[in-house]
Amino acid sequence: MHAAQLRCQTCPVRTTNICSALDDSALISLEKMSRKRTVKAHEVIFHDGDLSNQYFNVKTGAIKLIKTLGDGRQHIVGLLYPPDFMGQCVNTHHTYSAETAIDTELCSYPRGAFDLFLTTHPELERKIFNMTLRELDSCRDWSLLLGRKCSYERVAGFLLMIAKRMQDGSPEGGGPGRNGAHFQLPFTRGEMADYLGLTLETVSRQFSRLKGERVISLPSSRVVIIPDIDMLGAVANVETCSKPSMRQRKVMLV
Amino acid sequence: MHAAQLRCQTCPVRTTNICSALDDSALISLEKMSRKRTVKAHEVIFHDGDLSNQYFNVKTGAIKLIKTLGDGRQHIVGLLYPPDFMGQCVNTHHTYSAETAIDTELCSYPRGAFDLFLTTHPELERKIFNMTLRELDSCRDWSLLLGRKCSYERVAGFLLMIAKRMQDGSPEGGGPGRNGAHFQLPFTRGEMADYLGLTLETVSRQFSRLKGERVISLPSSRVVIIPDIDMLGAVANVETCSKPSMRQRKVMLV
DNA sequence: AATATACCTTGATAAATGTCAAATATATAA
DNA sequence: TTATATATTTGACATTTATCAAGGTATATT
Repeated sequence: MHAAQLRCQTCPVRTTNICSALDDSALISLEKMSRKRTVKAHEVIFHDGDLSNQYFNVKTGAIKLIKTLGDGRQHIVGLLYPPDFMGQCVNTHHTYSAETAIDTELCSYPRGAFDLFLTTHPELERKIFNMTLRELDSCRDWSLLLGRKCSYERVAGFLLMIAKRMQDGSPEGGGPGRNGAHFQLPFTRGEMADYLGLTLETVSRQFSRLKGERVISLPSSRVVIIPDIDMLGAVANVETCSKPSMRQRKVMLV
Repeated sequence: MHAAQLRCQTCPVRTTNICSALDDSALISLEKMSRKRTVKAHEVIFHDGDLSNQYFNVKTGAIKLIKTLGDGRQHIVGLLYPPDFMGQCVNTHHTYSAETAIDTELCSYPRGAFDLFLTTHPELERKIFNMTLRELDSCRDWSLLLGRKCSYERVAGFLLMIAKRMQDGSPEGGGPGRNGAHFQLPFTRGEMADYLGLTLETVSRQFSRLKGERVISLPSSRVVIIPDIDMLGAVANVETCSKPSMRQRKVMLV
């Protein structure tokens, strides 16, 4: 029991993930059903269609949630970082695959036992509910990006998201989150393309364009420096771009 | 108290919406804080940025959740039908506008009182949590559609979604959901475009193409007949379409 | 019935993005 | 270090979708 407490005490997300909703004694009983797991980069945690029999806390690293079409096209429908929680689903089976983007440490719980635990710990359920709402919110933001933004704005939006994440702690090889932010990208151009609904070539071209217009600098292809994050934000959120239909809108704006 | 019970008894979504999680006595106290509201088509229920001070049950009709960019481009990030629940958000303010697509009946609750009620009714919270998970799921499905499907597939996907909804009850002017489904579309081509990340012209062209290839028939522009729903499903989910990047995938599929 | 209004369809053309291909850079392994 | 594989950039060209424009259809109003 004392040992159990010790394990969670060294957990990097103890105070931010779902466990932050629990007091010490509850944490100890939750810890008993947990299993630690280290996963190398680019490994599958579960497949689309698999029975969902575990939940996970992401302690370090990053995870891609991937949907694949019959002909092989694929799309990343979510990215999970510490202190995210993974595995909740409506049905008994997963509707996407989960794959590590970089080396990742997880903490897993068997679904049955965890669900039971939840019934006696409403504060934990509320915490997970709240994180789910946040996820829905960012999924809808992404929907706007995919539905109505041009490739230049999309890539800027992606970098902005990463930069903001640095800001909120968990630096993955980067400096400060505010102006002058620099970080190492944990994704290939192709992975970003799958997240942005583009091709890797288009992503690469927009990186070059952002560099050319001095919105970012690229000491190397995976290292990004953002001299002025507001400038990046402006590109991501308003930049003049003719792609989507604007005619009827102009009228509305009068 | 008796009168209160009577009101909810006639509610068309009593057994399917969040209230289905409650027993009669709990329902009566919830009913006390509720207010009935009828809204004509194309009216705003709340704006993006508004303080979120109410929750809603959708009793009849349909609601569009709309995000708008600075330059006027807009995107529908969600559609709500009976028996959906609306208004949950992470923050104190809404991050999208809600607008009726057709005449709609709502039942509203003041946020403070409802939140308090939730703390004493975990079964209700669980129900809402579950519906939120379902919404996240469909948002991710939509993300795949927006990120990786061509316009033909998108329009087919939209019609499939509507057809399936008919199937699950709540016919909005339509016949059976299974083969031979016919229904009246409650959306203009422009609204569908805003949902699908396309222009209204492209939506119109894909309607014509679906008609030309006998996947649907169109007695009039707003009335759709689906002779074979599996055929429509095939178009929505696999149809050969060259748009998104498939090169690296082909290797993976070997 | 005539007129007005909103919605829809279709064509011609332009712009954005995907596809294919080659060269270069970077990382990994021997 | 060199060799090898992988990732990235860039160019040329093809395709898809957006844009602009005109005409058609349906519905509501007078």
